[in-house]
Amino acid sequence: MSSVRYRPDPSDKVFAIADCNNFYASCERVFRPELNGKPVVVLSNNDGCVIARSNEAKAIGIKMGAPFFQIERFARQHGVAVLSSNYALYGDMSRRVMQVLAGFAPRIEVYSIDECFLDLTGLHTDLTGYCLEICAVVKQWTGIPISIGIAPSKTLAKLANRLAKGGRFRQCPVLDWRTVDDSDTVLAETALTDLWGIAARSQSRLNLLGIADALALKQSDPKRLRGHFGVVMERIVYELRGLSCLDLEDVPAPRKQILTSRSFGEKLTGYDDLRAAVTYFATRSAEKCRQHKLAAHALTVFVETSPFDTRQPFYANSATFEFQLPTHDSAQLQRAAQRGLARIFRPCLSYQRAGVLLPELLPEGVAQLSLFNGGEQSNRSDELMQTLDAINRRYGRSSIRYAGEILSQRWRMRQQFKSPSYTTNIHELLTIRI
DNA sequence: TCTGGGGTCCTAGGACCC
DNA sequence: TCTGGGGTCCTAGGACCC
Repeated sequence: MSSVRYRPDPSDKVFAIADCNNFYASCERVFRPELNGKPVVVLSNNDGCVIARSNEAKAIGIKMGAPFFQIERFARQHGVAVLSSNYALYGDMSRRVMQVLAGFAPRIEVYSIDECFLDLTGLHTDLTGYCLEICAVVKQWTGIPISIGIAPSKTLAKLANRLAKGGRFRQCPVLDWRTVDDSDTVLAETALTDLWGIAARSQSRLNLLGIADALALKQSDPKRLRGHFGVVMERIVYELRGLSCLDLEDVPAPRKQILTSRSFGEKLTGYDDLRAAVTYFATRSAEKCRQHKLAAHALTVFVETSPFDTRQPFYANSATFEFQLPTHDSAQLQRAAQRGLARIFRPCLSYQRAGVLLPELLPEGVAQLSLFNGGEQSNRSDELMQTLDAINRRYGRSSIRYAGEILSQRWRMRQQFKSPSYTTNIHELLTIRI
């Protein structure tokens, strides 16, 4: 399934990456046009910290990841619009953008909620003009502004996209790396951490080897870097030279794990509160599992106290159950999560976070039925799950729930500033008065 | 008082096998 | 005295991504 090559591909590939500008903030603005031109920030789950900023918010110095309580006053003083994250809205807007993009290239790879690679190889048109048209159509049809970077490798396309969003190329939302005359000068001005795949750790280690910028990295010996960093860094060197090592992955690889976890709205000490939370996490995990037509071989439940709390020792623990047969039955996963919790719960602690992980997934139906654990029971479970899913699809998530989930709601996230689900919930449609 | 959630890939090292 | 070598599988941890 993986299309990673270990040798660069000499053929004349052309990759583009389309990246939505300030995606979450842009989604909110589509339905709140009065926010255009104003600073907007979107907070993480639980209204914890800043995870998306409009250009105006960046300009007044609000940092990515800043804890909200630290910037709350500043935000008020500067008239910043503050919003809780609304993943139902962002997920649906993303789907629309990707659908439009798919009409412009023979192959696309949806890389993240707001990014998509396009294979433009062999399209003999004026690619900059073509991509400007893509930007215009996406904006008109979805309301979301995007930027596009074009290059012979994914790494350079990502860099071109970044340059189109800011710096000396920002006047145009499309940048074709192959048209940049002084590309080595640009690389010399590019910090290592601005490259795809290099973060602070690798930057420090590269600095120790005397490599300080993207140009120096491009000119380094790939084999030598492989010795120090492994194959990932070797590929980055080739990709900076315009030799593609990373193919477009237009067939999504099957999921390898499913995780549902949350920080709680308030710290929890009670066993019943935690039990309700992990029961819900198990149910959500089971739903995701069925949605992807997978089954879980095991379940891990974990709990954590806050690492920032100085009044009690940090406690984190997990318990894992293995199933005799792979399952995606909500009730079975709930029971495993509850039994696991009983094992790791310690009284007199304030818990901050918990979660359920399904670490080993198999395609559903692959598992052999054992001799004594036969088909009848499993068919009944499948029918029940299909009915539950159909009801919840039709009437909205959690319309029908297990009792174990609702025994406590104290763990629910804070979402003080959440916008309506304009596009996914009929009761929350935008109202326009004329 | 208040600090996100959900993923992937790679490597090293140990166990085990022939 | 001299004590194989290579393959595979698994796991934990590191690093990175958005």
